[in-house]
Formats: sequence, structure tokens, C-alpha cells
Amino acid sequence: MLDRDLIRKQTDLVRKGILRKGIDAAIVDAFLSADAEWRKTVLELEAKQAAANQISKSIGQLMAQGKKDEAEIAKAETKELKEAIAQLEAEARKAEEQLRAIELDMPNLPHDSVPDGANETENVTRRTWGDIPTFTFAPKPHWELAENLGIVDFPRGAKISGSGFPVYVGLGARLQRALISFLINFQTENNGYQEIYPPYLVNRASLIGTGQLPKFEEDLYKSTDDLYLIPTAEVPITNLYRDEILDVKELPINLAGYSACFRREAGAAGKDTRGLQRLHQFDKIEMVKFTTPETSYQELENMTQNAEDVLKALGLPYRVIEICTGDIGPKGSKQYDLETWSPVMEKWLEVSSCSNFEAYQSRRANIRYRPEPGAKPEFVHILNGSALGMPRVYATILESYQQEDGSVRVPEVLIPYMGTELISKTQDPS
RNA sequence: GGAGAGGUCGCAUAGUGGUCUAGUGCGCCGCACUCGAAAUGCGGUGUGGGGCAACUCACCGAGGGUUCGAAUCCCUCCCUCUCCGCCA
Repeated sequence: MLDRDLIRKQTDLVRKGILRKGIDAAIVDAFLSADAEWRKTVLELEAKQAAANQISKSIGQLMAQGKKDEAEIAKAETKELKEAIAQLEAEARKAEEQLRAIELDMPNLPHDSVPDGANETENVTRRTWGDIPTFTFAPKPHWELAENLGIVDFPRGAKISGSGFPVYVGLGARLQRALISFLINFQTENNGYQEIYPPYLVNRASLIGTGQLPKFEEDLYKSTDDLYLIPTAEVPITNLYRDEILDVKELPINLAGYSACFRREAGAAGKDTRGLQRLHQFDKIEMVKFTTPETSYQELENMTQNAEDVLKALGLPYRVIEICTGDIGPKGSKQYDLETWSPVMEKWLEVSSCSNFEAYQSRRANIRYRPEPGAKPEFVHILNGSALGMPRVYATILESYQQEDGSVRVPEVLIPYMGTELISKTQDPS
């Protein structure tokens, strides 16, 4: 959501930003006309309300003075006003709903520093780290390794739930748990994040707050109780402070949480879905920052670095991609993606996405801070990033650390969590 | 799930149909006193919207309703607490 005043007064700037994202700027004109209509109606309505309030007040005074007859005359006067108010109220509500719908549909503007581009082919690689692994034998894809080792069961997952719901077994399950523990511990112990373990079902208001609704309803699993399964921990963690005014002394607030994530992936079927690449349920560690506007871009760099740190610790080569205006999506102002290399599929896999939303989410979720005691509340800037999305990290670990006999070495930092240096069939303790 | 009690301006409380333009205390801000601080005194202090402005509208958990007029009465829902039931 954008500042209404900004759209009214700096219309060209807004239009230009939306066009940079490759989105039709006609929505700006739709906003302006809906906004004008709404304001016109409100003005009329409030004039009538003021008049009615005036009369009601005088009735109270007349009654107190015992002038019953005059009070009755005044009562009659309000009849017409009341009808007009009722009608204007209905009009105002309708106008407001229309305005609100447009407003919620409007994209965020890209930051000036974001490279222009039409789509993902014009994203810019900012840096790369690590050496791409080489093999003296023919390496296997992660789904073959996992199947041979008996650590991920795709067919039985499909039987009990459907495709995209793998079952992790034995050391495979432990590896998943090890990754979760390692990743969340790393961020809380080294990078100053407070750990959050959030609810997995959230209400509609929360999803509107972070921007999944109303536009992307078809991406979500909905329960029978008007609650939705979270597509990311971003939703519950960001909404922790919905409708609150934060103390500036607490900022920046850095939170990180593990959750399972649930996505219908409607329309994504068949695209890069082999193995663990795209699932309906997966695990992720999410970082969320609440900052002042002055520091949010520095914090985006910090957060991206925090995600890079764990890839380094896991010994996985990666690259940092700056997303161009055409690929950034509606919510973000600026975004970096982190990708690790799959040495078998020979392609980069996105394992993290770090974004600054500026005040786009805080306006929707009404999350503010007071710059100083007694000052007017301002919207915070909100950032989030993954550290990391588990399944693709899991896949690249299997592929990168595989050995000729089909076993997989455990990355050093995970050994304490795994209790073993090697994943092989004979090693399974179960 | 059942019964009962509650949800009021950052916090705590008062307020059961018309000076409620929501009172009071704490907190916070400003001023005075002070070498400085504490204490004390005085003043100020909710949020959002519309309007160039004067000003005005809305908000007492949410949404409806009754009324000229609702924090206050009625209905529905949400949440919290106590007890009971069920349960990992």
C-alpha cells in the first residue's frame, strides 16, 4: 500500500515507478477517480452529520429546560437529515470499498537503485562465493541419492497426501531437523535475531497485512474455519505487531523463526518440480526486520549477509542476484535472491530471497513507531528474508557432498546435530 | 463444547440514555522552583480521515440494531479470565 497523499500529489512519480515494474499504470487513474469520488461523498456526508449533531445537542438542552414542545419540533427537523445521512453513508461506504480494493491491488514502487529490466533474464549478479564442486565419477541427482539411501520417500508421501509432500525417513529426517536447528541457532546466536515459533494457521487480516490477500488467494490452502495455512513464517511474524505503535528505542527489531510452509503452487505444475525443487509443504527459516526508514537499506544488506553466512558455513557455493524491476514482484522495493549451485542439474537454485518492503506492509498492517516521545507515529520499514528455504539446500547438500559409493558426507557444521559424519544405508541408526 | 465474569485514550481505573467536547491516577512532554536532581506546583498529552483554512467527522473489542441522541439499551461475532467437560 502506498501513501495516498503521494499518489495524489506526486502522481507522475508513482506512475513512473509502476511502469518500471512493467505493470499497467492505469491503476493510478483508477485510484485518483475513486479517491476523488470518495472524498466528495465524505465531505457531503460530514456536513449533514454536523448539522444533525447540532440539532441533537439542542434537543438535549431543550429537554433539560423542560421545553418539550420545542424539542418535538426539532426532532421532526432531523427526519429529512437522517434519511440523507443514511443514503450518503451507503454511498461513502461503497466508495471507500472501491478505493480500498484499488489501493490493496496497487504495487509497491521500486527503489531508485534497482536495475531496470523486463524479466528475470535481466537480473544482475552482484557477487559469487565458493568453488563449484567437481567429481571424479558420474554424480547422481538428489532424488536418486535420496531414494537409494532410503532417506526421502516420495511415493509414500504422494500416497498419504499427494505429490509435493515428501516423507523424510531415518537419517533423512534427522538431516532435516539438523538443518532447522543449525540455521535458527546460527541466526539467533551470531546475528542478533530473537527466535519466534509462530502459529501455522492465520486469519485473513494477517494475510492482507503482508500482502498475500486479496490478490493471491489461489496460492493458499484455506481451512474450513476461515483460517489459512501459512505460505511462509513471514505472515505470522510480521503480523505480530499489527495495529501496534513500536518504541523507536526497540528498533530495529530482528526476528527469525522456523515454520513449515504450505503453498498450493497453482499454475506452477510441471516447472522445475523434480525431487525437492518445488513442494506443497516445506520447511523454512525466515528473518523479519522492523526498522526506521533511515536504516532500512543498510539493514537489507545486513540481512542478505546473514543469509550468505549460513551458506558459507555449509560450504555451499552461491551467487547473489539483484532482482530487476520487472521481476521484483508487487510487494518489494528492492530484492536480492541467493542461489546455490546444483552440480548435477547444472543450474542455480533459489534458496533465499531478501526484500525491503519499505512501508508497503506496515501501511497494510498498520505497524508504526514514534520517532520521539510525543511525536506523530510513522510507518516502520519492514524487511524479510529466508535463511534458508530448506528443501533446495537439502538437495544441493546431497548432490555436492555425495561420494562414489552413493553415501553423502555430512557438512562439518551439521555433524554435531547429526551425530554422524556420513549418511549411508548402513549408518542408519533406526 | 457448557456456565459465569469481563474487554474504556501507552498502563491502571471511573463512567448504566443528553455539559462524555470520555473523568481520575500513573507514565510521557513543557514550564516554574533548584547549583543540579528528587520532591512539589502549573500547563499539555489518544488514533485516523476530510478541508487552503476556520473547522469538521469517525473511533470506548468487531459488526449490526433501537433512539432526535448510545461507552451506556438490544442482537450476532471475536478475545480474555474463572469453573466444568473433553483432550496430546
